[in-house]
Amino acid sequence: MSVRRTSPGGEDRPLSLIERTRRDQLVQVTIDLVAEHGYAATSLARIAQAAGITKGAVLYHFASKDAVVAAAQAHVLDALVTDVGAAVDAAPADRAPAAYVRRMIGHLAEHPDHARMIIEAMINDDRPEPEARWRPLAALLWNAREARGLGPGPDTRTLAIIAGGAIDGIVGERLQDAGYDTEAAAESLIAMLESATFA
Amino acid sequence: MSVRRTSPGGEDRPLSLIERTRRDQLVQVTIDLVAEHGYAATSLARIAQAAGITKGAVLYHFASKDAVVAAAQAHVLDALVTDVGAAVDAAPADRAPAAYVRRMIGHLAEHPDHARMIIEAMINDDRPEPEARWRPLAALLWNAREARGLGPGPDTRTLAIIAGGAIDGIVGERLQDAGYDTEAAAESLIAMLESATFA
DNA sequence: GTCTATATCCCGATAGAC
DNA sequence: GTCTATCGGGATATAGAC
Repeated sequence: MSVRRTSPGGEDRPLSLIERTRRDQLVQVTIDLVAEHGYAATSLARIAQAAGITKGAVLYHFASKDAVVAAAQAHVLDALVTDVGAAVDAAPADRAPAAYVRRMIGHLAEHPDHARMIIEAMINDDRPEPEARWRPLAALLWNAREARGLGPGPDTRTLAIIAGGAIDGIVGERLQDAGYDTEAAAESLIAMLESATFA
Repeated sequence: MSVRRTSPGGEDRPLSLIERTRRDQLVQVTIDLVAEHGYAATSLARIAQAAGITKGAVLYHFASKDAVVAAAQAHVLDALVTDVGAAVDAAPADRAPAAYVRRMIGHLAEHPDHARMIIEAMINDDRPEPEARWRPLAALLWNAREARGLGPGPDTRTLAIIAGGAIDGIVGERLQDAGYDTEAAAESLIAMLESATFA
């Protein structure tokens, strides 16, 4: 039996160039299919067909269908955190929450297929880390207050949850109406958030 | 062939009491199963098993699986709009948005199984009315400004989208942490929303 | 290394016994 | 009115040819 890169052991030795290419292609078509038809309607057969190969070939490169979609989810999530993280790091502490909101909405508006995939991922994900969603933004809000020399203030957890949900709403609206002005919406949300944060 | 109440014609003649009971029971177990295991994992077999009958029996009372879940969705949606609608009607126009937010969060926090079902319904729903989600709240916001004699103001569509998303976020957090104080969160959101509305 | 063929399972739905 | 038995289809995954 040949070495499976997605073996249960999970050892991540280097992949050959052509295998790397195949995996990237499969991840890409999976993202497209989920974005277009949703998670439930994305079967192995459709992934294989979209990639121009057979089901068996797909399962040679990935151990299971779940492994394919997990790789696709990891890809879009990585792109998101890299982009947003860079924007946050480049902003002064008291404007970091604004940078977070602005870039998060910007990224998802620029990559609507990623947005659909991330939404479906959060829905299907069993055992989600409850805090993972709001903790980063809550930390930014806390630091922003500190940077302005303010004492204990509003509940940053709730503010982060409200802002996170609002971001989802704005991005979701953009998915249904490509003409929706997400930049204006982002600035409205930022104004509300900063007003509540520094109150 | 006996008369099928869910026949394509859709004539809604009165149902017998016992049939009414069976349908209610099936709707209830479907809500529970979707809330617990999600939409995709809720099969006819599981519905039948949870109700203590067989698949065939379920399909006697409903024309198809989709008809069962559609009935369950209609049930939770009806409960939501009735509850929220009454609260909105009982409030003065300039506090109607607050009443909407407060009761929406309250209702979904009090009925977490309904919340899960509604979320899954919105995800799976193909061809959603794009405006259906934010239009009602946007109208309330518009009327609230008018009630206070204010002229043209902020974009009520965006405010409604932000508030709607924030509601989802708060309710979602409650689903993962039963100890989360949704009432305090609701008041925070209302303060932010009214501040932006009457600015 | 990739594909064909197949195995196995579960899905929704139907037919007909009772 | 409810159940048993079964159908046809599509799903994931495996075995083995080449």
